[in-house]
Amino acid sequence: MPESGLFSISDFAKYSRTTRDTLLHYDRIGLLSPVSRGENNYRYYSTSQLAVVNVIRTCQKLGMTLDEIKGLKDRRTPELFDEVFSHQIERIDRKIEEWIRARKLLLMLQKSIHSVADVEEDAITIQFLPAEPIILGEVNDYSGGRTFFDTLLSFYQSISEKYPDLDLNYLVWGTFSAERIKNGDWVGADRFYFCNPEGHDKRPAALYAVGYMRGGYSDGDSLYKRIIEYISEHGFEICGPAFEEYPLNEVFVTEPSNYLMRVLITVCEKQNGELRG
Amino acid sequence: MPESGLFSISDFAKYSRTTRDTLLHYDRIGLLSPVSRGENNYRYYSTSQLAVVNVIRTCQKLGMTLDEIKGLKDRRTPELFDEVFSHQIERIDRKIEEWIRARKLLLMLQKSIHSVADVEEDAITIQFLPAEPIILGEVNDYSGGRTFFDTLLSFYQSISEKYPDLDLNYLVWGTFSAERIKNGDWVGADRFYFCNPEGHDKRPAALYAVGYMRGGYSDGDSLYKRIIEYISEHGFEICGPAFEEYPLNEVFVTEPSNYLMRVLITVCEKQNGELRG
DNA sequence: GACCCTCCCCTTAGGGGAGGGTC
DNA sequence: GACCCTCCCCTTAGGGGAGGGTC
Repeated sequence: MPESGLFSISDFAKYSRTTRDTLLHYDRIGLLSPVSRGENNYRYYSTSQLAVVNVIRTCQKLGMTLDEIKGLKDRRTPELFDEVFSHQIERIDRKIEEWIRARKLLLMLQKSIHSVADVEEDAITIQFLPAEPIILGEVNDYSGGRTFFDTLLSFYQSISEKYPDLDLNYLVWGTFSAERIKNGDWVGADRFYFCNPEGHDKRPAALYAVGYMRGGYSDGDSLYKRIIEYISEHGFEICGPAFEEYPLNEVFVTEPSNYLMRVLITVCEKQNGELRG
Repeated sequence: MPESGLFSISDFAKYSRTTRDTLLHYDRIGLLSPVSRGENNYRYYSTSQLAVVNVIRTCQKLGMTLDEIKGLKDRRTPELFDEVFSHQIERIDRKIEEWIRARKLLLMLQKSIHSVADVEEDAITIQFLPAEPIILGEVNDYSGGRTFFDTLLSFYQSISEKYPDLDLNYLVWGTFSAERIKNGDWVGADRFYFCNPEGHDKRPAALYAVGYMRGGYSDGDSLYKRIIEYISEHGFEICGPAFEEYPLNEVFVTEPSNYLMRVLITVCEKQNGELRG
């Protein structure tokens, strides 16, 4: 006890504000061993060893591992700490950035869920939509027997190179040219894209015909046909690219038949036949 | 290969942007097992299982454990994710706060190191110092055989209660009343304090006699005497509390003889003898 | 030759016993 | 009765073999 200047392990744990188990662990790994052992093999710690616990706990709080601390402990100087601290600050800054990115991803996914919470699945509407930032991939290459999965992989890879710090969000959507839509060719997107606030590209501000449907990745045929019919029946025509989106995909839903697909086709009011010649 | 819609484990790892080892691990813990095994016992994964990897990686990125993900995977719905995401955002916010606190602590310790980098150890100076935020403990209680370590422990405990989110920085310093300094009684501080930007108390803006000395926690006698001598020789007198600080303590330095002690004594210009009566 | 399989051991920072001795 | 000791097993998310079979 304090009288003799030595503490038993439990007293020492108390005064150093840690636990017996932790001290046993430090002894085991050779980070901090008691100054002496009694004849009964009891551990006895000195008051000056309280200081060592302070060093260890401080360094741990700063994000160092016990192994790093062990390497630092016996050669510590203010100058060395100054250096180590600068490195630690950089490490912490990187960690904070990582968590902030994860947070952004969460908010984006949550926003996406909310945006389709009370969608009318059968209604088709004509809406003017503002521009949305997206991350657009290269034009897909299906030549030489490259499969859908190959193009998807290429997309991921090129995006990872262009945006090395981006968290891929796995909501991969696709664009189609006006010509392909007019030709009824809507299998296999021209380009893939992510909806992402950090994107440098845009889904342009424009007038869109918008429709929704439940179903997996290759069930979109009837939705496209219904939208196209609606467009011509209401005095519009296709005059720009289409966007095929899956706000509810495999990430959120177990059954592909419950996926939620959204198609946006760029439209304009139809010109008079006379003017068109 | 893609032809049959089935991937070998290595192909599947490639298309799902993960590793073979990870997939083996997922199989072992029952998180994601191949849809079938060949007669050779080879694992075969289906294309739709790529989606499951996406779910897993997304959730992991969001800070969930594999166990949590396993519990979520088979009952996932947009509504459930919305809930889970809100919890995750809170968790992330707490983590970010922790790291920001650690960062503040680092900057503070670094500042403390820099502040004594080129101190002249023997010089005593009279300086007007601005107020510094500190966290001041209760008056120390040495009654009933309470040791120095008991008071230190009480200090830590009371501070932890008052500032539950504070990272203790282990630079514990002490105050002494003017009377005790005049009486030569400078062993065992009246109160302990931390130098900390979040503190609600102050080391007041005042004129101080400041001196430094190398040495352990109980070697301060000669420094106090030198400062007191300096004060009276230069036409000042003690008119307020003293602060005993260890900018370099056990945390930064191995040898107690290399600790750096700093003493600040509040002084005023000496009044004429006549006026003092 | 490249790919697959099943063991089996390893890593962080301790926590939680069991079984037996000590103040 | 409270405290101490030494094993020994457990946790996360895989990574890195060894030894042997398969495309």
